[in-house]
Amino acid sequence: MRPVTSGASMEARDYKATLHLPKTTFPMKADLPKREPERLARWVESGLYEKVLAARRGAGAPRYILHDGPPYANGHIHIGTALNKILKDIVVRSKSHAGFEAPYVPGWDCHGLPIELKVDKELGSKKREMDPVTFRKACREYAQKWVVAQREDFQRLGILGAWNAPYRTMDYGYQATIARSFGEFLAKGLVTFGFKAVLWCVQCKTALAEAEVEYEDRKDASIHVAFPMPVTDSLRALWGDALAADAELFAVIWTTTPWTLPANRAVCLGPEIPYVLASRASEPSKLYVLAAPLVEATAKALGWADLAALAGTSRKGADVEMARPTYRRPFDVDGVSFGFLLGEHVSTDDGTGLVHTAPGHGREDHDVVKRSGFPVDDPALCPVDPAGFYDAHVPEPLRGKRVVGAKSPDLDANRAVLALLEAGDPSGARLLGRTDMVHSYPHCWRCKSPVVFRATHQWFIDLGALRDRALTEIREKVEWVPAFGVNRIGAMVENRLEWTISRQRLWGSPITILRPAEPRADVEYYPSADDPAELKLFFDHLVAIFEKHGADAWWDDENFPADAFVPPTSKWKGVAFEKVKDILDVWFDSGVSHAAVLGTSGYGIASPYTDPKAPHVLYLEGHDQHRGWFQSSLLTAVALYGKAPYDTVVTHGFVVAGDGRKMSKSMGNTVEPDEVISKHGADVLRLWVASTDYTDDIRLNQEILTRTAEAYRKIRNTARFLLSNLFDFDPKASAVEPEKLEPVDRLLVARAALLVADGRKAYDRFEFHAVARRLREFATTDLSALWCDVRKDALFVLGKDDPARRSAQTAAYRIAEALALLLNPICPFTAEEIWESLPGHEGSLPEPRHVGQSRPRAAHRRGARGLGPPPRRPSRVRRSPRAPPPRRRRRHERAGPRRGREDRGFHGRPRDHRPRRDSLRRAPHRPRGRLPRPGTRNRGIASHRIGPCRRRDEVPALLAGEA
RNA sequence: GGGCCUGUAGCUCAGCUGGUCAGAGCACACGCUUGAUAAGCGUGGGGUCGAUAGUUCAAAUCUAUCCAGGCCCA
Repeated sequence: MRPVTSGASMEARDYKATLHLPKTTFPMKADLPKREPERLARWVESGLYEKVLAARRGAGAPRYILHDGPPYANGHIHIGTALNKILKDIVVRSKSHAGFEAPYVPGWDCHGLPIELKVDKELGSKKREMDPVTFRKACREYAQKWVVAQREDFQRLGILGAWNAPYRTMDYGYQATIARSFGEFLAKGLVTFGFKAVLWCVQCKTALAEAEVEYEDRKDASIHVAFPMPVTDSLRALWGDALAADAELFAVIWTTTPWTLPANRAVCLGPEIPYVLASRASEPSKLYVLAAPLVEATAKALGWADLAALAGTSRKGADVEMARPTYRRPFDVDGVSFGFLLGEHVSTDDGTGLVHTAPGHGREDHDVVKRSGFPVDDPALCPVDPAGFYDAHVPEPLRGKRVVGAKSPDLDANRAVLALLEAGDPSGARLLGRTDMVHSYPHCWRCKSPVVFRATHQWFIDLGALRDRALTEIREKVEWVPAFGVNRIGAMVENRLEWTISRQRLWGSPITILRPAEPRADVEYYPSADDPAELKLFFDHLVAIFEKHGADAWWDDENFPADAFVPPTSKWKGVAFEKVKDILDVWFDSGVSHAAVLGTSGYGIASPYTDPKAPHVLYLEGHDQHRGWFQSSLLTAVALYGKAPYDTVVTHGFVVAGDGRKMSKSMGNTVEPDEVISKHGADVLRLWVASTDYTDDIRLNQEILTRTAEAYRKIRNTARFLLSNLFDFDPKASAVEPEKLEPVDRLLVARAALLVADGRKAYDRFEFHAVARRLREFATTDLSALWCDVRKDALFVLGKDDPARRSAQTAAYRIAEALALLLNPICPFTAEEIWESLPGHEGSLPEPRHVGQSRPRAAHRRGARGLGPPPRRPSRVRRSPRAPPPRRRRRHERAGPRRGREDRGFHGRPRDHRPRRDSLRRAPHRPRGRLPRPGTRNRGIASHRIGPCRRRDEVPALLAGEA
């Protein structure tokens, strides 16, 4: 090595000029907050997204579809939405790198109550004079305002997608799809009509959504009531001698809403809860059925110090129910009682363990009655009119009393009920005791008066017919990442009876059903499943109207009266109809996005349901969507196509504060995406996302951000070192053949190739944090601490064309390329900056470099050979008995580098490249050639980080094939 | 209260079907360098693996209970 010596050594030469010191325009300071937007503008201007898609399509690449779950359009994005979109972009970009055509059509959920309430508030009193169509217009404008704002927020994160052609659930075409899908449900006979208890304000005479109630303390009567039970032979068999011949038997219930007693239809028992007979010493002939753990509490509540359980009378609820006991319900007018039912909702936390059940006034009550096979659509089950007054289904003395908000005590239903009980109800029901109790109670957000549960007519989707198919799909066909997702959604789907799809609101898609203005014998509703031909006629006609005028037409009685929706050729033409004015649950809207977005070509994506190439479909959302979108999409897709809408579902946790607690404004521990972006830049935010194990909750605070920014700087600076030594390097002219590389260069290029190979596998498995981690470790350990340090001498000092220097440059070039490619899905701004700074490169990433290197379906099909990314942390997955066991990942499949003593083999420092100058002649500071000393940590790279991990004969292939 | 899940160094994560130190990177401390310099290199100190009890010759790893936290439901 003859770097700077020459005959001119006698002169005081400026040796510095003979060195090839690093030179680059790639700045050390990223200045991301300022420079990212500039690059972003270029992406948009050049149509990068469209170009990449077109290139893939032209190459006949297989398609991989990440279908976007629509965020709600009513505010700026928060850190959770940012996380979700970044994860999606990492998927889309990495799939594109892997050679897929990976379109991404972002969407927004635009209908629904929060927007309606907001607009309502903004309009104030003006709303009263407003017709529905105008009000809906205001809602549409409000939603659109936030669609635009969020689009900007998302784009700033570097998300590539069809931002010019997103989907919105309020698009006319989308609304038409919603209507058409609803028609399919009707046609298949899945839509039913019945009673269901909803929150109801008797002042406003309207149903309320959960979001419209406020909880406030309220004082109510807390009463224990005994219902007389006939003593039957089967009960004697159950309790034996404890039931004396002259015994009077009572079921004791507890309630804080006495006014619901006339609507009582059943008493619920917990199947596993032990029940006993209890009696007072003063009245031994009266026997009370109580849950064993609650005898004491009941005695205390009633002030009955002498109440005690009879020994040996403990029987499980399930066994009590087996004896088919009956009771006389209070204020019985029509004799309809469903007796004792078993319900898992019964607890021993309070009350008596016997639950007064009024299906007209409680959701659980409704469900348990329905589950037990009793009818729940009888108006008598809810003897309360819209204004809160008892109707004729109660005994005379109660009629006309008001259940809440009575103007005078005489009108108060609770008082009247208590008075009747005290006076001795003919049924024999007895008031055992009452106290006053202050508890949290729902109130109407508008008029502040207490609300009630009241059964009203609602539309349902009956899930009975869909459930088994849905369960089969999610348990056998769909891949869940992490695997325990299947347990979650499985349990929920299994326990769901029905889906209430109607809402008494304005801003949404209508339940497109007509009913005769006057009741008729020949038609109750139009259309209906009974007449498929008419149904098809109706929906074809309707969809055409919606596509042109939007769902607004349904409310536009002037231009589109009910008759306008009766097709000219319908046999009912001429019959006077009126429209059902309920809207569909918004979960139905977003639930049919697979039909609206993937099912047509309207958004530029061919349907996975009709496309013979059957693209792989991925859904990626927060794990709260097991109850939400994953489920509504599943149920609609099973109804529409008989299959799940997704092949793979990836879920992520929630962003929480540094201490693991939830973020909340009031706690002051929130982090806003724009704050991170303006301080650190989107790439740092993205690196944070990629660095975390998102299957769990994801922590974030300033310290974590600082750490992430440091990691970013390390990767960036290392890349800068590589780039800065390529200023005189032309890959075409001066690159050294792989097999002629200096050993250390060859080693590092091989390591980089391995990094890329392992990184791709990790991307395939959605294990982005493995990529981020390895990238960082590679930059720190392999490059910065070893290669850069060792090779800087050759790079700076040797002659320009010295083969050793060219060898090092070739390595730097290859490694920088590998870094850029691997980094691109995570930090696209920086990756492209690196890419551009490489001599001979221009244009944007991702480049179509890796087409065909990863097969789409094989990689994700369960059961296929080489399949599937086993879920993370398989050892901690608790398997449901029905779920197939997650396959363990074998050693060779894991993404990380192998470690262990056998890897600690690299001792050498390249010969012939010893530094000449004094300053470079310092003693080697790494413990080269030494084995790790026992008992000390040894961070020497040479000793354990760089191992010849592959057999020698593999290396040339790696060198030739990759990066 | 119920369902599902999580808990390894200050931070982010590895630790395979129980068996050689409980590991990495960063941060921190000390030292070096000043030709990657608002950079770079080396060395070192940090953990009773959330707690307890159990199974086992052996537990971060299996079981039970408890504690803490998250999502969904009540």
